[in-house]
Amino acid sequence: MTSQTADGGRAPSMQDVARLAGVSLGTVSHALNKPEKVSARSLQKVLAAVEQLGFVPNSAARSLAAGSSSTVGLVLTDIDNSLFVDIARGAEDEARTSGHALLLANSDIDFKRQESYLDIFDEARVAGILFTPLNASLEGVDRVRRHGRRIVLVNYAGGRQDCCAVLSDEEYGGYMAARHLLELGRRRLLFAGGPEEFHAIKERRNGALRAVMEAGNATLEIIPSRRLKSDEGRKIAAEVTGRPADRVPDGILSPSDRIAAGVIHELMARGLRVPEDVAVIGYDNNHFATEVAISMSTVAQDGHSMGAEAISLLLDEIRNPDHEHRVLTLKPRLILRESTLGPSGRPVPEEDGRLPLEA
Amino acid sequence: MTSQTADGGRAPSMQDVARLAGVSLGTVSHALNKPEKVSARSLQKVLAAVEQLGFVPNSAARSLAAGSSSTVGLVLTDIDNSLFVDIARGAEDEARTSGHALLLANSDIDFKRQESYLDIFDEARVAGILFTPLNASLEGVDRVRRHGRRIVLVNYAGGRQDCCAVLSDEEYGGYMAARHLLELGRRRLLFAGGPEEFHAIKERRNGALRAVMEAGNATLEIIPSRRLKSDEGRKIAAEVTGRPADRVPDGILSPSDRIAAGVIHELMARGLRVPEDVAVIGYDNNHFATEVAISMSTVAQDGHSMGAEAISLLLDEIRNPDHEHRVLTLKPRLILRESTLGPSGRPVPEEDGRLPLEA
DNA sequence: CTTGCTAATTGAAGCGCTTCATCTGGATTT
DNA sequence: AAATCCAGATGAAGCGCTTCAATTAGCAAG
Repeated sequence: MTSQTADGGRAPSMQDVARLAGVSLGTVSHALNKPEKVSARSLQKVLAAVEQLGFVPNSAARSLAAGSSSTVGLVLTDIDNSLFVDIARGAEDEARTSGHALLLANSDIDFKRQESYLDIFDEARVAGILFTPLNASLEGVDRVRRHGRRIVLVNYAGGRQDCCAVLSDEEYGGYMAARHLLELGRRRLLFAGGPEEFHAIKERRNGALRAVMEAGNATLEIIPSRRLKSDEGRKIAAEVTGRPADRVPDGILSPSDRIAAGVIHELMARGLRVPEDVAVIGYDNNHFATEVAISMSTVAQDGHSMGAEAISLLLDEIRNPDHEHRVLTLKPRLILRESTLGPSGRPVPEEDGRLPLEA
Repeated sequence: MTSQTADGGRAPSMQDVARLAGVSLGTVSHALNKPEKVSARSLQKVLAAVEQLGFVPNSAARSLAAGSSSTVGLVLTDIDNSLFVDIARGAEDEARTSGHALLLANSDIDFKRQESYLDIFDEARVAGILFTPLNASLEGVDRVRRHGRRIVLVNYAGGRQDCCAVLSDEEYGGYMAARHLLELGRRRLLFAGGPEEFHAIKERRNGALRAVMEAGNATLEIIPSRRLKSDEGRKIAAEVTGRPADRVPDGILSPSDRIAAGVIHELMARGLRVPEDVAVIGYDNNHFATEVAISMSTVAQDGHSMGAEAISLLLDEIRNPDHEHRVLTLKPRLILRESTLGPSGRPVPEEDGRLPLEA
């Protein structure tokens, strides 16, 4: 026989605790939830009984009676992208300080899963939901809000203004990246890779374009790709290095670190020096960005802050009766490493991997 | 009329559905849970009412009444290690086929968080828990099981036989890795990095040792490190390349892909050829293993299968009255890429990133 | 020794669902 | 035509908790 439930059969309830402690049900509830409302004597008796019985509150009953639970749900797009890992961590840290637990669900870039997890959190009557939506799919948001569920969008909002959101200024990120290359003296820039239908990527490209326009005497070539993986970067690098010397770009920016990694490795494999011949900068500051042959410059979106801020907005929406929806747009931040600065350039310090928020 | 936040204010309940459909509460419940027990007429009326009201079942009430919920919790050690991402995906896929939702919690290698999430799932009376425990901390398992909660250990079990577990044969993994290097003709092997107090790492080292002993005419040097990051790999590579030529290892195996990446990049930076001069193999088949300067050979633990098998064991424990606890030990599998085979060697196909289970 | 308060405690009324013992009515059997 | 049966439908009894109105205890003030 397995070491199943205690002697009685079912788990001890508050009623059992009350009986053992010699107080009423209500007193046990108070003792557990607002100890200051209960005499020291009662409190102690209750705690002793809880201990003795190994009582664990039933959160289903609690949620039912109280009308809502205290956990917060986070529906993630892609647990495999470390930006989302950072978001989850930021949210978790912030939620924890206010006594909320954070449960994660990974949609794995799958629309149906995303919707289904939204519903699960909805059915669980969670205190609120953080949601990093896929590109163009916000109908779940409406459905869930119609049930009174509070929801904060993270990383993408499809232009909505009618709920809280925490975004990153993608255009500015692209601008900074290009600007950096231009300031290094690079003039033949290449925007390497990325499916153009993604909003974020289009923005980044626009930003890069703006920087190049401002500079005047530079060009920006654009080579899209279907996916964001490193072999796309390798392909693009292979293509451009085959050209006559004066048409090889001297600065490459990529909308993902993965692609940038492919670019860097392929360039090196073909005998080009990074950054002397070609400077390369990625995007996202993925956790592997320092584990490339040459540590990679990149544009960091501060996922940790995004998660934390999103929780703050959510809590305000929960607690503050005259809450107003706000859209927070965080500025991304340049992280300069060897792939643009060379071995001399010391990487910007990273403070334990958590990037400070700019502005 | 839109099905806005119901007229009353609160979300519509089954009672509301029953009223609108003109049937009883019980019938609604049946219609929703076991449609075959209900006449087609009633079923249709109920579904229509559900639709019209925008009814969403309250899972707290359901869990309370039914005695347990249908979601499964997974407490992860480190969401940043792609092995755990694979485990989560495997678990999610398997859970989904049997109608269970999977909720994740990330302990971030923090003992207290781990325990707290275990409690949260416990309090939620989840159908069961999958748990990838930190090295030496299994007390939470006892606590939770004492409450009747079912739990399956994944990736580490601390030698327990009294509950289900899915493990990976670490010793064999180390053995295979070393064996592979030996078969390539390498004789001066180095086991690079890793804190020796981790069970898994000790095992991998033992396996490597066994392979070297068997070979007879080879040596295995061991250089531990405090962490598993890539800069440790760089340090170790820097050290060994400074030696007289006949004391530089010609084969390096590392207990983590991160360290191996550092080793590879530092070797290359110092002018050594990989794999011609030094063959390098990592461990875990992390998702970035192909995004290194030279794609990396590694030992793959099949995280996807581990997660899926763990769910199977859990479901058996839930459904099968005379369930017996089992410990499943999966064999890891060699993935050979350029860092040991050179450019000629074609990487083993990876089937969309999900590795087939061996034996 | 009342009176008047506040602080603690109590008990009951749900929260929204599942389930089970009952009940109903039409089809099948004899 | 009476007896039997059974798929369907019903309604009430909880599940374990929170909360609130009502009650009691405790104690300073009159």
